[in-house]
Amino acid sequence: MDKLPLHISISSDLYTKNPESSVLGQKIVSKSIEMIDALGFEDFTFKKLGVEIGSNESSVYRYFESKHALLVYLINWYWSWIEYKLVFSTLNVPSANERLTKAIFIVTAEVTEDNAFSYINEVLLNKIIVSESSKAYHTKAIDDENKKGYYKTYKRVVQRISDLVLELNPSYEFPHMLISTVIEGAHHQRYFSKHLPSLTDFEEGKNNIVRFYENLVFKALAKK
Amino acid sequence: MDKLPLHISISSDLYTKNPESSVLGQKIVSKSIEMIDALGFEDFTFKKLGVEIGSNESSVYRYFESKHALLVYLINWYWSWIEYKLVFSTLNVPSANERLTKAIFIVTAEVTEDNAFSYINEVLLNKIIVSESSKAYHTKAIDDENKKGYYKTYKRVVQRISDLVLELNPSYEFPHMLISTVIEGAHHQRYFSKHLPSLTDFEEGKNNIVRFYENLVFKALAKK
DNA sequence: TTACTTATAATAGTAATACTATTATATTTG
DNA sequence: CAAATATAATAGTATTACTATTATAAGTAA
Repeated sequence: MDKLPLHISISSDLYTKNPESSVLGQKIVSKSIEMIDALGFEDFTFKKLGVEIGSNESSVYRYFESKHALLVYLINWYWSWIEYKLVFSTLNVPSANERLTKAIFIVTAEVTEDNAFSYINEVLLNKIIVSESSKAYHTKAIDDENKKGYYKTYKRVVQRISDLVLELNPSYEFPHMLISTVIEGAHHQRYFSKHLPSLTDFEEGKNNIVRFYENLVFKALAKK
Repeated sequence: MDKLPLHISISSDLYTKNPESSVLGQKIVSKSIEMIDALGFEDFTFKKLGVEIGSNESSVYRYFESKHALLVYLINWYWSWIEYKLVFSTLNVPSANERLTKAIFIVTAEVTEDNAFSYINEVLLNKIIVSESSKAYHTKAIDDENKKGYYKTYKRVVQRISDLVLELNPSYEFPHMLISTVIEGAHHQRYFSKHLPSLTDFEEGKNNIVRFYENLVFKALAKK
């Protein structure tokens, strides 16, 4: 499934010029992923990116109006990709219980396999989501950006999984809170496990993050 | 309880000169809280702060070596304050169940009352924690800073509540994950409720955030 | 092939940021 | 009153996150 050369298309509101449309654009996206992962979002600049891709700062601005806009683009690409994985892995699975289990796995497990067909390294992109994505929406411009559709892919993923929750337990009061808590929580736990381990109960190779959230969700949904 | 003129002392590793030790220092702290809340952390600068407190940028640097350091100081002050509230509100409460309920309330409820005895506005500080605190630890310097004790107050709060969890259910596998998920999650839900409401099931005046996390925790801990 | 269009690169410049360093002037304390 | 300390003012720096302009290269249509 991961090996499909799937094509992810991103709303044109999220770029100035479509980076898919040229070799330079693709290099901007793939190199920026490597560099944001390596340097962190703060120390990443279009100037440094220009040097790495053998081009110029000003050329990067023709694709993205700011580095914030580039981060938002990457985040949307990521959630589109997750959405594909969700749809494929739950297709033709009759049991709602099993579909929800698969969905939880997709959003809480570490991404370890890169889809070699694309110029986007999903392993690094997942690391960026874990470490940097909260900076995209913790901004004073959030309300304007939300209106422009900057976060709609993420919201759609949450909605999809919330629908599975309601299928299993139609009277559950907090499906969106449950799923956004699981998604954001899993990212935090991955980050904490590496940097502030006393905030977690992470143990290498024991899948504790996935198991914890699976357990949390199914207990929350169980009817007494 | 909230009205006690309690004194919160902050480790000297978290400032260059103790802001409590002078009127200027106190003004720096109280005004920076107002300004970070109003402008957001990115647009807040020591220069603007200097103007507001009728002093100079360079004077602020004598108290905090950077605006990041100031944010870390505020975060630690906040968690020390929460720790006080936790200790007081669970003192002499015999039932472990009730103590955990109170603890969850303290970390998930909105802060609406300001302790007028202090120069720190806890309502605004809570808003800063919700909107800005993740920027403090999502930095490439996290490991160094963690070694220097920048996050120890927060870790202590998580540890305290995790201990309550284990008291109620000693065989529960993920007490730290559960509590850090609840705390971070509640902050996210408060933020989402204002800016990305479709990620929540927030309804004004229905206490859904507190109820959701209370429900989540007690169901997770229930033994079948 | 030429002319036109479009993409890219190079250069320069700007206001602001996040500081550092130095000196001058108050204020406190011994 | 002198000495020490705190604060304020001034200036300066490297870098950032851009914008604007021009030059050059490549692709395409007549």
